[in-house]
Parts: sequence; structure tokens; C-alpha cells
Amino acid sequence: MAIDMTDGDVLPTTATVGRNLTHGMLDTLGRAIVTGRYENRPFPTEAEIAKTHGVSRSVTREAVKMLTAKGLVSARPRQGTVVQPASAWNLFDTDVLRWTLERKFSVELLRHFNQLRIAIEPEAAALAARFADAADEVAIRTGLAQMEAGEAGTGDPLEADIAFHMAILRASKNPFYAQFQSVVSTALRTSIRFTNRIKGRSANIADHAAVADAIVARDPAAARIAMTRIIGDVLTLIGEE
Amino acid sequence: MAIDMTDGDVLPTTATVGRNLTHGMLDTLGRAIVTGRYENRPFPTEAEIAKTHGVSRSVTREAVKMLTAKGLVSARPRQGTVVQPASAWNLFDTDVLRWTLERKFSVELLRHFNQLRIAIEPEAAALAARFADAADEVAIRTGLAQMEAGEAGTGDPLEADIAFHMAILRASKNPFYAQFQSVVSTALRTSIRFTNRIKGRSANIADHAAVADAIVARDPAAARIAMTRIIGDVLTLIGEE
DNA sequence: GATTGCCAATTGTACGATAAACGACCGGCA
DNA sequence: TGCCGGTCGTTTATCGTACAATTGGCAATC
Repeated sequence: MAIDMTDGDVLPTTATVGRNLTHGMLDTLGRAIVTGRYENRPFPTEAEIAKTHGVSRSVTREAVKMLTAKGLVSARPRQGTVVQPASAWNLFDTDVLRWTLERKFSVELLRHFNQLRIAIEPEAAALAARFADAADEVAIRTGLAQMEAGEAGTGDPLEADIAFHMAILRASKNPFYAQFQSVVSTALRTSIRFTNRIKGRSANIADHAAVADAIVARDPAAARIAMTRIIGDVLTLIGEE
Repeated sequence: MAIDMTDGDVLPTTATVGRNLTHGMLDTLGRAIVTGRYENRPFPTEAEIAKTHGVSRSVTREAVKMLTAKGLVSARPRQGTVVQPASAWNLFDTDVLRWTLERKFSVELLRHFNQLRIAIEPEAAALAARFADAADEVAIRTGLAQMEAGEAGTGDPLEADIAFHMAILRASKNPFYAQFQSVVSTALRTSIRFTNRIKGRSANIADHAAVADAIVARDPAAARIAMTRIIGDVLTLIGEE
């Protein structure tokens, strides 16, 4: 049947992941690119994509434009659409990061991610110790309390853990650090199964409390050190070479 | 007058910044959003944008879809397109960052940016001291040499400075750190005039050399400290509170 | 007064046509 | 033979129109 044998799924396609056809298309193509489906195969033309997935060319073009905006592909007339090298991808885009984590998860990726966290979060804690306001402190304490509750069986300890780290990033009062909220929460949520498998996540509540205390005490250096310990533990745990 | 007085420019519009109409549109709308043009005014409908700028609705939609992909706006039927709060913007997207720096530049933003660098780059230097290969070391040394040459009047010292920092980020062998290449280079290029104005950028070549030496000597701790000094100097210079 | 159903505005989707870019191919000429 | 130039086909870029889907608000009705 012509050209379309390239993709596994044909006809109804669109497991309809997104809220509309374009977003579903974006998700499908994004995942396919990240998993390397087009590494030794040319990216299909707009007409082919539209035909294969049973959508109009408009939908296809808008999805491809979004991929372009995220750095995954580049399009030129006559030459077609080509997948960009992974170094050009916007890894801090929530979608790209999620696709990468879901489809290309590995211990190496987890290590790289925590190497990033160990740069960001201790510094964020130090900034939080300087700039956190009352609301921030409440959010941090609440996250900590819910972690303890979660440990006792009441509530979700993962969500509490995430909320704790988010609150600190926000309390830094720096938009660049705040940006990492989506990155860290996405990655934590995706990697949780792995992290939990190798670690009884219990003892570190004391470490988290140390961070909170240092922030409330307005002690940047102590906050930095305490946060470094939390993430350093994770790094040694996953074999930071 | 109907509805269209909202935008200052009408008719030919499109100073045609990009390589095609869609990219020009993206650039125009992105700048307008970042400068806050729609903070106390609703974002125009697709039809209005198309009419105002003299392009088809397809071009408008594709540009808006790209803005959506970068987190600047969100669209829903009947409700229209709305600008997202700045906290949802993907600040690490090259376009968003460039628009922000060009149009909303301030000492505060510069301080926030260098607070980020002081988290990232020392850690990147430490990783580089562990993982840099021969090619990385060459790139780092070359950047340093060209900084010295630039100081002597031969070549562009800014580009050499940028190349130096890029090489270290790359040498970390961590894709998340490598991602910051575009962020740091974009920001450095944009903020150079300000930075140069307040600082005779001469003495810090010694500091840069210290970083390079530590990396070549495979001394992560020394590399981290030396890089911290470089960026710490900038921070104190711009009045780190 | 509350509920239900219709209306209108705006984005979402489809289709068809034409323009522009540009690599590839082919033919002619020295 | 080998180079040069133009033609052609492929693919994205742009345009225009038509219709579907969504949903907030209004109005009619019970």
C-alpha cells in the first residue's frame, strides 16, 4: 500500500493522548523522535504523516511547528523535515523531558539529572534562606509535615516530597530557579518507581528537616550543606561512579 | 474603528524578522507578550491577528501554536487565546530568553541570571575536571588563548569568553549542563554592553586560567572553586544585595 | 427561581489551490 | 569528455473557505 508501511499504527491512530488532534499528534511524533525511530530513516513528509494518521495537513503542520519550537526538528522546502541532533532539543521543556524519561529512562540519565539537582537545589536552598517570606516557610513546613504523615501511612509521601522541593525552588525568588519546578517534579514523578525500588525512603526526613530549619533560621550556608546531603545521598545510591 | 486599534502597527507589518512569515509572526507576538502589551488587554483572536498583520489565519495559528509550545499562551475554543503567567514561560527557551533580555533587561534580571550561573558553572567545571577528553581540553585552552589574544587587541574577547564557558559546559558530558550552552551564550551576548560598562574585563583572565589548569589537572574541587570566583566577582560587581 | 435549551463567538479541523525554494536531472556546447 | 545552464519535480509555505466542536451567556420555559 504505497509508502505507509513505515509506521506500525495506521487507520484510526491517535490514541488521542492530548486534548485535541494537534496535541495528540505532537505527543505521538515527539515520542517517536525521542525513541529514535527516525535515526536511520527519514522523517516523513507532511503529506505522509497526514495520510498515515488520518488527519488533515493543517493538524500535521501545527504539530510539526510545535516540535520545531521545542527544537526537535527543522523544516525546509524541498528538503523536508529533519530531526535535529539531541543536543539541540530543549531538554527543559516539560514535554521533551517527559518523553525522554518515559522512553529512554536509564540509570545514566538518572545520574545526569541528579548531577543537575546537586547544582541547583543547594543553591536554591541558600537563596531561600535569604529571601523566603512567611508564605514560603509555611509551604516548606507543610511539605515536610506531609512527608512525615506520608511515612506514617497518611497521604502520598512522593507528592509531599515534591511539594517540599518545589516550595524551596519558589522561595528562592529567582525565576530561573522557579523554572526548575516543572523539570524536577516531572523527573521525580517519572523516576519514582526506580528510586523507591533501591531505597527505603525513610531516614532522609531528618535531612529534609535540617534544610527547613536552616531556611527558617536564615542560615544560607547550612541550608546549602543540608540540601547537598539529601541529593548527594541519592547520587551515591545510584552509583555516582 | 471596530476592534483593530489595539496594535500600533498595521498594514505591511511584519518587519519580517524571521526566515518566513510564521517565524516573523512568532517573533512579533513573542516580543509583544514579553513586554507586557497584553497585561491589561485581551490577547487578540486569530482573525484579528491575521487581519492586523496582513497574513492568513494559517500563519497566525502556526505562530500561536509555537507560542503555546513555549508556554507563553494557552488557547481554548470560545474563550480565545490567553497569555499565561510568566511563571509558566519556558525561560530556558532561546527565543523566550532573548525576548526577555532584549526587552525587559534590568540589573535585577542580570543578578538572577548570575545566581543561576553560580550554581551551574562551578559544578560543570568540577564535572569537566572528571570527564573532559582531549578535544574538550583543546577547546578550553583555545578559548583561553583567544581571550588573551582579544585582550591584546586581536580578536573578539567576548566571543572567546563565551567559547571558554561553552567548552566547559560541553566537557561536563552531561546533557543537562550542555543545555545551558544556549542559555549562557544568549544571555552573555545580550548583557555584554552592561557588563563591560561597569567592569574593565582584564584581571579575570588569571581566574579563567586557574579553572582551565584545574580541569587539566583533574582536580574537581579546585575547578569548582576557581569557577565560583569568576562568577562571584560578577555578582558582587552588580551588587549582589 | 432554577433548569433547560438555543445562540453566538472562537478555536479546531479539513480540503484544495498556488507560491517559493531548491536539489536533481538532462541536454547542449566547447 | 566535461562543464554549464535551464527545466522539472518534490516539499514546505501561504492562502482562502467551509464546517465542526466547544462553551459561556442569554432567554424561554416550567
